[in-house]
Amino acid sequence: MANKYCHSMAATETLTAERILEATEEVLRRYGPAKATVVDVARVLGVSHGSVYRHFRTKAALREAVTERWLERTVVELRPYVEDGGPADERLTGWLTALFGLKRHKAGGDPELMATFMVLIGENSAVVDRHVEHLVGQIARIVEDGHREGVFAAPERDFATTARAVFDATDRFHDPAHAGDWSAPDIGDAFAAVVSLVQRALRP
Amino acid sequence: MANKYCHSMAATETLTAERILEATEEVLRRYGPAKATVVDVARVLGVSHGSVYRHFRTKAALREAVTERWLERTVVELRPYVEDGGPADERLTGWLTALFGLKRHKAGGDPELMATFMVLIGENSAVVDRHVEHLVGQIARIVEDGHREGVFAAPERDFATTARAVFDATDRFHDPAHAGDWSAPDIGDAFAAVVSLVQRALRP
DNA sequence: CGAATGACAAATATTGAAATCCGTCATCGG
DNA sequence: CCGATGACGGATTTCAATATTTGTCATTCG
Repeated sequence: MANKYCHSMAATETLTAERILEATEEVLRRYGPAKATVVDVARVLGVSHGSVYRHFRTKAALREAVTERWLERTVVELRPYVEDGGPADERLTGWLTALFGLKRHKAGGDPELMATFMVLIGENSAVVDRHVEHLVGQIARIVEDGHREGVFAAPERDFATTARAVFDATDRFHDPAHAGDWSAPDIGDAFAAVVSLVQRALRP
Repeated sequence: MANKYCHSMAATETLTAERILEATEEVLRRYGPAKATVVDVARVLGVSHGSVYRHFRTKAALREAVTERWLERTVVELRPYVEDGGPADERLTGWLTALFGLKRHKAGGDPELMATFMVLIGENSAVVDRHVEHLVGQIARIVEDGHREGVFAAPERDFATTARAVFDATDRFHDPAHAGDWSAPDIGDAFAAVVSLVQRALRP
């Protein structure tokens, strides 16, 4: 391929953090979390592994950045339910269903990728905590809207606590630790029952 | 100790399934789930490992029996909240709090034992499923009582589904998979918030 | 000059041979 | 006769030697 003399093809474009993350995801998908090395990432990019260390201080930092990206995508996909119009109770059900759907679809479509994701999650609890805070914030906004609209009662303590409780109560349907249960035949009914419970709890 | 000539001391009493289970728990506590062997169990009992196989067909069956015993103890400790008197809503909160307390106390008091327990749980999903059904049945009885008393509304679908939803909604506070979170400083608040949510949902 | 390289030491993972364990069963002892 | 035993083959686990990976840095390249 003579790429050592070529200055314009993709493989020789300037090495950016973004491109490294892209390559890291590919390597994680291909080899799994245990066997994905930064040498592999460098090979995919056609550079030496030393170059990767110019952009990420450690392998852990690289994996953390990948985890953050993955989680950020979830937040973005749920944003419509927070910002778009419609009754808040319907938006809440929509948000919860979308979150469950995203997770379940990912788990069902590619169990190995989900396992990889879970390993990354376990490695980066600080990143996950920030992400959870973000999600709980989204719920809080919906619940607050609902209170203003009159479809939800005033919170027992405050919106943040109520939102957290809603998030915790539906934990079984979005925490990757439970991914194994999501292929059960009656999981849909169980989810609907919990959402119904939550909606009852919030009604004025 | 010359126990080979002694016919009346504890170690030479008839070998019963009960005594084997006792010894197995001890070995599991001492060596952990990975290094606990049936030879160890036999040594504790002062018999050959072949004798253990007269009472349990396989090592897996032995561990399953231990798991069943541990779970059964939980059910027994919660029974008062199902059978004793008092308003059903208070009994439900008591039951949930007791379950959380039992699990958390076990996890906090001895993290290694909790880890052992979790490994056993993971090995015997069939036993766990039966146990969960049992617990959900207890919730269902309380909720049914509450409906009769008028402190709980009629269930959306049926008592079993509602009970299951209550169990699922509080999953984060009894599933050993979340044991790591139970030492967080604000876990008590989070638990109280979810219980409060559940109580609101059940109110007429 | 700044970005990229690859040799290098320390840390981590892999391998395969030796040790241990599981489960069976012919035999023993009371 | 009945339960306990321990030797045994096959499966699993340990452990130490080997190989790979991580992260650094002096050097090279454009």
